[in-house]
Amino acid sequence: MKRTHMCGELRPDHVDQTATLAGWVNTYRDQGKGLIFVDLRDRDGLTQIVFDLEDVEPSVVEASRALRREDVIAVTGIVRRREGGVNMKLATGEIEVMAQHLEVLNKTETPPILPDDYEAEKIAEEKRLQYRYIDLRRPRMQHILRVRHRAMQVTRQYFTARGFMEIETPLLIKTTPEGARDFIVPSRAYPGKWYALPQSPQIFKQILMIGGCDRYLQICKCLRDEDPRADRQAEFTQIDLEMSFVSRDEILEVMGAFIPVLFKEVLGVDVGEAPVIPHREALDRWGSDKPDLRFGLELADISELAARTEFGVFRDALAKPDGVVKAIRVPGGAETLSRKKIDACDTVARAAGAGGLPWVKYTSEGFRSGISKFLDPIGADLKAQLGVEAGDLVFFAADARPVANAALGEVRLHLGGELDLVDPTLWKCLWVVDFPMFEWDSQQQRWQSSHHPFVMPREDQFDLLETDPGACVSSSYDYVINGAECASGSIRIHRQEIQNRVFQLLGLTETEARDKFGFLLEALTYGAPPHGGIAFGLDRLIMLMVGTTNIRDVIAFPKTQTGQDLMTGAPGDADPAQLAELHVRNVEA
RNA sequence: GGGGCGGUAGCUCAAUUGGAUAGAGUCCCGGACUGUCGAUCCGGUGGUUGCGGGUUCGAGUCCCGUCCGCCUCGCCA
Repeated sequence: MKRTHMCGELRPDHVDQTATLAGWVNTYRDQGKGLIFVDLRDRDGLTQIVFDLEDVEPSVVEASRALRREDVIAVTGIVRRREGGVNMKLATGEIEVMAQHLEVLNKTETPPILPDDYEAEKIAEEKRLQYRYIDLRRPRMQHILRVRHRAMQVTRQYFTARGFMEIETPLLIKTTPEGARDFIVPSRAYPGKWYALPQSPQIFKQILMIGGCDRYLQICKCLRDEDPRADRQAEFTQIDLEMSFVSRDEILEVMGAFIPVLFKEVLGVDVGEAPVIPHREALDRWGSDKPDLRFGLELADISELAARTEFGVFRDALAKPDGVVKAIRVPGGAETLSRKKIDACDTVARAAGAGGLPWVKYTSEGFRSGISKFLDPIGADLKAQLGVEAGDLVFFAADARPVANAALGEVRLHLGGELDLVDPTLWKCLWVVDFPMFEWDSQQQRWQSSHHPFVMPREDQFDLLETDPGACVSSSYDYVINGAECASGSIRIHRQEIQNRVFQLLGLTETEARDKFGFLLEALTYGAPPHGGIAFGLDRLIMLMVGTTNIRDVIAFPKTQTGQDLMTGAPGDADPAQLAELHVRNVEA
């Protein structure tokens, strides 16, 4: 029996044709002596099969009566319009296949879980991961895999059309300092030596530019031995890109145009243009370096007004270095925010480092409750600056700028969810640019790269490398969709002299630098072109496209939060002989 | 490494203050039913309460340890 159609394929046009379908028994409905219905499933959809037991061979009667969910079968029969009425829930709901022949390809044991979207939300994820091969049969999982495939296909098309070449880089590389913890692999041939698995192909793609490849693309696995999260996995996939002889703005143009094409081709939606917003502005306006622009509630700086009050919290904050008082106006919040909800916001603010979350309501009688008594001297000006209207509520954060921004940023996101302000059909993208080059690591008492050590400072910032590293702005950029960081990149350093200055600033001695990155430093001296690039997080993009917050949903064979694969049992023991060959042995912890 | 929640039938869950034979739905097994479509109806099988210790006349329930899953802080250039 050779398959002629997929299970989502047959329509009224096919009526009277003979079709052979193959797949899994999704459900069976035994109507008694005369009639059995089977919904047959493959990755394409469901088709109703009818067995008229008075009209088929005895062997088919017997076999069809024994069918159970998830048995694997092939069926041949005549396509016809349904006698029992159309099933609007199915794409094939207007037709059914009147079975003539049935071949049971494989009976199943009673399945521990069923691949049913209706049930799946209730089934423990542990079970779904253990029996991944059953879970993957679900329409939802098949849809996700198809979206992922399609996204990869569109990616390759888009960048190929723009002169990018897909080039593979090695998985067995040399361990690098800084960044995430490496996975390491023992070398059999060199006792005591180790490979590392790449955290990203960063250096290799730069070397490819130096190697004259001009435009590089790779959809590649990256491995970072850090604890996972709901949106993070030790093993994940990047769309990795690099270009030669381009400015930052040219990169933003090519990469920024990619996302609308991707979403249009895969989902058929328009995501619009991405505005370019400086890092500092993103923090000041939304309290985040990856702001969700699908709703308002922007932060306002009311420091000047706050200075005219006698409120101790405000005055203390303003006395701090870079102290500010900032506010969020919540339209209608005086009604929509109960005391309990306000307290929840307070908890959010405190978790973000704020000492508290002062608030005030504005009614037809002016500012009331909360800290209203302190606001008398500035009431009118505050109302004017924030555009306060009757029924609004205003939250305040008073602290050093980073703390106040972070706290109100978190409160803003919390309110976005609490007040249901996010339109789920909206897509809001933006570029965040002008990140600081370095962050001060107070524990280790040294500067660290905000991004990575190969990021070029912005052209006008070179002098600051020595005079004021903390103020030095980099050439890097992030791409943000709906509040999720989806890509990150920069112009790279292509001259050894600048690279050395950055290494020096990071506290890498010349010897260390030569040991760790000697090949790169050397390569930079032999005609390295100006270049830059970016990497998109494929898993994150797919999560957005299919509407899940669980990265494991978009990976065919994901790992748990403790790094186990519940299906295969990895990581597992290794044979002592295997270990001996690798010059490795287990030690007691 | 820290914090929180959870682990009871194949699956999803319940079980009062520590108290009698650990229940229900579903799956599965058997039966009924000729137009169902999350089929329905009747009957039945099914338990190392994650694992190991402890307290107690008595532990699913309390205590200690441990394993596993999820969320989260640290971490993730």
